[in-house]
Amino acid sequence: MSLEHILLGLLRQPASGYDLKKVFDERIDYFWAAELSQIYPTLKRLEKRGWARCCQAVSSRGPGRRVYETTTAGRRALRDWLAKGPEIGDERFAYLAQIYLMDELGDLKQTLRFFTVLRDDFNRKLEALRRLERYWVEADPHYPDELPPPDFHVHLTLRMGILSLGGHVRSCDESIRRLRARMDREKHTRPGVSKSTRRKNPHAPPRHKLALRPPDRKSQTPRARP
Amino acid sequence: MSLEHILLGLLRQPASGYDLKKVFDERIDYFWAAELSQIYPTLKRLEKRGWARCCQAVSSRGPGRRVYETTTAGRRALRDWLAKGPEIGDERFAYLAQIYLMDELGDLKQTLRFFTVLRDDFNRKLEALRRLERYWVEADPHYPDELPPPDFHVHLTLRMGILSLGGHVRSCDESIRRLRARMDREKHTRPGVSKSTRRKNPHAPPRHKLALRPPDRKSQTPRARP
DNA sequence: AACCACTATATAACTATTTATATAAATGTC
DNA sequence: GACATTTATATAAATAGTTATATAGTGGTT
Repeated sequence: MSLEHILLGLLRQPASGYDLKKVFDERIDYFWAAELSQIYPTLKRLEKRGWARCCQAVSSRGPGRRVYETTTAGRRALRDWLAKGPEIGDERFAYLAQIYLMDELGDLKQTLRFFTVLRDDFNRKLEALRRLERYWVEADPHYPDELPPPDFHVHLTLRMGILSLGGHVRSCDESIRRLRARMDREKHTRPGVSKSTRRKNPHAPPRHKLALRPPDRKSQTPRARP
Repeated sequence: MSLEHILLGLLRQPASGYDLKKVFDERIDYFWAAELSQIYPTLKRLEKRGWARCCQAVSSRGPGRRVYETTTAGRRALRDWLAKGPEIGDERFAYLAQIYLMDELGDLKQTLRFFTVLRDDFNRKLEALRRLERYWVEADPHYPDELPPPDFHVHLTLRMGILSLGGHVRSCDESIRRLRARMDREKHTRPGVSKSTRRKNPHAPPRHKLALRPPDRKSQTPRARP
């Protein structure tokens, strides 16, 4: 479970569940969100497994704090997780599913609005990361390649966020441009709407003849086995 | 729930749970994965709610099929989901969490290996999408902007996949270049290792002094309220 | 006849995550 | 003093998703 390992990483500096929630909202949020109701049981699980230890502490305001810290066994588990290679392939993108099915609306204006909102959202996040990078440039004379190891790795994460979001924004821009052009074309050809862009029967089930994967070429199966 | 709505979209063409699983693995997989054990109960839920109807059918091989289809109410629910704007902000990226914490390994060679695997994985997916696009170009004279509505929207999805993966591959390349340079620098400065890149005490908890968000500027809070 | 691969549905057990709610102490404000 | 806010932990209930397993028919291979 990724949350367990992220907590293991963060708890290399002692923190309470409440502290960790703030850390998540401030900087982990970009790639992993977590609620308090998930953090607390997970901390107990880590402690029971011997990956974290806990000690009571007093708070100047409010009830007592349970401050956790990664143990040696916990750091070993964290290293194992990191060493066994990238965890990839489980990502889910609801907005891509929405675009995939959006022909259902039968209204390019709505699709255009969708992409505009999406574009703004991606761009807002991109601007936040770029602002952050500018802040680092100004604040740290070691920036970017002489940064000490933890910051260097955090910076690699930041750069991946920036380049990835850049791709998303560009993609939205391209889609918006194409949608506008298509709407223009539709307007000018009315009422003799182009054959290719009109649905013959708008209530008929759409046939996605173009799959996202090209058809299998069975002949390509390797068969060298003497 | 996104899975419900994706099924609603796919079931505009009648299909059984087994059929749907194949559709997921062939083309939905890129942005949403689903297991049979999740598809079957969800289909029953859709039927109970009146969003899909089911009729028995015989199979030439194997047991009887339960073929589902979206109802009018189901299509309305699908349209509502699409019309209420992009579902965004819940994405989780375990591999970014891994990079964020990878200073723990204290070994740039392992980080480099990690990025190489990641790069290959992104690139393999990118190549698959590009191959698919080439296949479309050759197969469809309407490509890309005269495509009928369902294919046009599927193509927008494909393009976002291509541009997003492109950003990821570029980001990996950048990281790999920086890692190589840093390793080179470390090698040449040994044993007098540069102050900035060496951990004083490799067992001390890392202090991520650079947060992914710049410090709050409290003074910026709007206060115009007469 | 034994075995495997494929089609097809189903469910149990587990893990992960979200939403809502309860509790309680301290501080500040109207 | 009443009330809101912040700090702090905790749990219940619901939802979402994975892994493993069971069942069963059909066709092909050994």
